[in-house]
Order: sequence, then structure tokens, then C-alpha cells
Amino acid sequence: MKSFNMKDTEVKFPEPGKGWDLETDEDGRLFMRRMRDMLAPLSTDTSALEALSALRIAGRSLHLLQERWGAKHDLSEGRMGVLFRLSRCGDMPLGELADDLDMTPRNVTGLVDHLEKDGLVTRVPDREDRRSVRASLTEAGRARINSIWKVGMEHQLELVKGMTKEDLAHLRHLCLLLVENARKELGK
Amino acid sequence: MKSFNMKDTEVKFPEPGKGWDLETDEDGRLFMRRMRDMLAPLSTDTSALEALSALRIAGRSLHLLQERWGAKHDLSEGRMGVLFRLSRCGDMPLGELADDLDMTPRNVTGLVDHLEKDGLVTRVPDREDRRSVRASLTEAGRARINSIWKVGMEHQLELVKGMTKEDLAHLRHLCLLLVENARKELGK
DNA sequence: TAGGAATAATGAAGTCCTTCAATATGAAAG
DNA sequence: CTTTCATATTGAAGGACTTCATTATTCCTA
Repeated sequence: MKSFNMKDTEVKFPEPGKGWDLETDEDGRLFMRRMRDMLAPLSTDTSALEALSALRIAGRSLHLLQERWGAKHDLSEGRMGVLFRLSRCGDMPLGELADDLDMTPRNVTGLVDHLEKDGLVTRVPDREDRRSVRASLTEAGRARINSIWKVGMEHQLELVKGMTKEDLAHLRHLCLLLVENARKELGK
Repeated sequence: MKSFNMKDTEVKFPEPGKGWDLETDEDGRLFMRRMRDMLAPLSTDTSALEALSALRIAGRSLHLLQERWGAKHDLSEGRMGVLFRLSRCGDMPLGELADDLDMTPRNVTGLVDHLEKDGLVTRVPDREDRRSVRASLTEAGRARINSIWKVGMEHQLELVKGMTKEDLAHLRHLCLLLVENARKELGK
């Protein structure tokens, strides 16, 4: 029992809160009460809307975590993407980077500018196509990425705690199915 | 066989392309070849990495579609979010909007400024807390949201084509599980 | 070889969002 | 009643992207 007026045990958590209430349905699955209530009047079947909303929020969380974590190492999400690609695939023309990372060429130029300024990447001419410029990890760049990717992976594993491999495969499949459908929509 | 040098039937699709190859594994599930190849040397079990990557891309696609579709109606994603919330929940203090939409108060002020300038929303004083300001849909705002939400929903249904209700419930659950895990991480 | 396509770089402008700091007002609790 | 807290607003600054237009190379091919 609470002593008089001590703010009722409300210790004010990190920042959970207001309408961010996760509950569990009769099948043991998480859902958001407020979301469901809000969507219910719109459709007899809210499963699609709820799933897509959850996906949006999850994507957002992922993005936030990535940014926040990268910031600790003086890297933005985009710069990390470039570094990681280069470390996995070796030298690459900027254009190819833009395609792989699904970014504007203009943006890749900027990212590589920045990384070059930081000494993590250099531009090297492409011998086979002299229009082309390849981004290449410097020693410092390789050291940087090597020093962090492992921890990054562990963070990712934290995020999927409670999911089986089956779950993960299914999640992957559904997300990619959505990506496929989205592409049709994007192609008008 | 091809006739001489007619660019090999490559008609250049809308913009599919380069490394954006979706393939189907032995279980009939989609995966990205290049992604898997890239991740394989890092870990004996790439399922988590692949799933999270897929999720990121799906989230990105969703975001792009939303932006693009909103632009047709002169609305950004954020402004649509505000309008939609208001239409579902009625008047709301700006602070509550910020919480629900998971945005900075500064940003909500800006969005409401913009929507007010466009005549879709007005600010009304809150009778019970005179510090508070409530955003309220104007007639024009209600008309605008009413004229588009239905089509928006149909778009969403396109995106989940090929998914069963079970799939959707599972997808929702996994995404929210991830959100829950992410919150722990975000709370350091 | 001449003309058109591809590869980058660059600068200007603009969007959406964030953080931080300052201010004005009203609510709440001692 | 006075101090503290909550609610909005505002301005400055900046990050990460986008689009668009322009330029310089280099490649490819008719």
C-alpha cells in the first residue's frame, strides 16, 4: 500500500507510455489495443491494416536503433551502409553502390565525400571503365568496420529474441512478398 | 535465338534490376540471393540478419508508397498521419498527437501549422486545460480525409496480396515483438 | 569518326525531421 | 501564494535525403 501521495508508484519509465500499449490476444500474439480500436470502425477485417502498421513501427524502430548505434561510432546509417557493403564486396563503382543501397547517386557522392574526408574510404579510378570511380576501404575504414560489425550483429540478435528460425524465415518471406507487391505499385 | 545485337531482349523494366533479385527457396519462401551471399561469411545462421534486412526494405517501401501516394493529394506522410488520427479520434491536444505519432512536439507544431495554412485543421482552445491547444479537423479537412482513406485502404490490401489472415497476424506479432525488444535496447 | 548514352561530380533549392534554448502561459502541489 | 511542472510556440541550426540542371569524361556503336 502506498504511503501518502508518493505519486502512486509511478516511477515514470524510460519513455514507454501513452498509447504504446502492447497486449496479447487470445492466440498469444501481440497487438496494439488503441490501433485496433481506431481501425475497427473502418473495416470488418483489420488484420491487414494492423499488420502494416506494426511493420511500419518496426521499421522505424530498426532505423532509430541503427542511427543511434552508428552515432556512437561517428557513422550515420547511410555511411554504415556504404562501409558495410564495401567491406563485404570490396571496391565498388559509386553507381553500383547507389543501386545496391537504393539511393540517389547524388547521395552516394555525398556519403563517399564524407567518408573520404574521414579517411575511411578512398576513390580509385576504374581500370576497365575510365568514367567510373570506385569507392575503396582504406585501412582505417577496414579497421573501423571490423571493430564494430560483430557488436552490431549481436544487437540484431537481441532484436529477434523470442523468434524461432521458422519465425524468422516466415518474417523474411512476408516482408519480401510485400516488397514485391510494393514494386508493382511503385511501377504505377 | 536473338537477332543481331538488338540489346538482347532487355526492354529495361520499370526499374527492377541490379541486385534486387527475389528468389524462392526450397520451402517456397522468398529470399534475396545477393543478400544471403553477402551475409553468409559472417555467420553460420543468417536467418536473423536476412529477416531484419527484409524488414528494413519492406518498411522503406511502405514509407515510399505512402509518401508518393500522399503527394498526389498534397499531403506528406506526417500530415496524413495527423489528419487520419484526427478523423478517427476527434479533437486532440497537440501533445497527445506527438505521443501517438511518435514525433517531436516541435514537428507536430510544424505539421499543424502547415495543415492550418491549408485550411484542413484549426486550433481550438481546450476548455479544461487552458495551456492546451487542440487540433481539430475543419470541414475541408474532413472532406479531404474522407475522400481518400478508402482508396488508401485498398492500396494497403494490394500490398498484402498473397498473405492469409494467419500470415498477417503472425507478421503483426513478430513486428511488435521486435518493437518490444527494440524498446529495451532504446532504453539502453 | 561522330553522336548519343553512361558515369560521376557539383551546386542550388527544398522537404522532413531533429535537437537545443528561450519564452509565455496556465496548472498543481507544497 | 510561490515554486515547480506541463503545454505549446518560436527560432536557429543542422542532418539526411531528394530533385533538377549543368558539366566533364569516357564508352559504345551506327
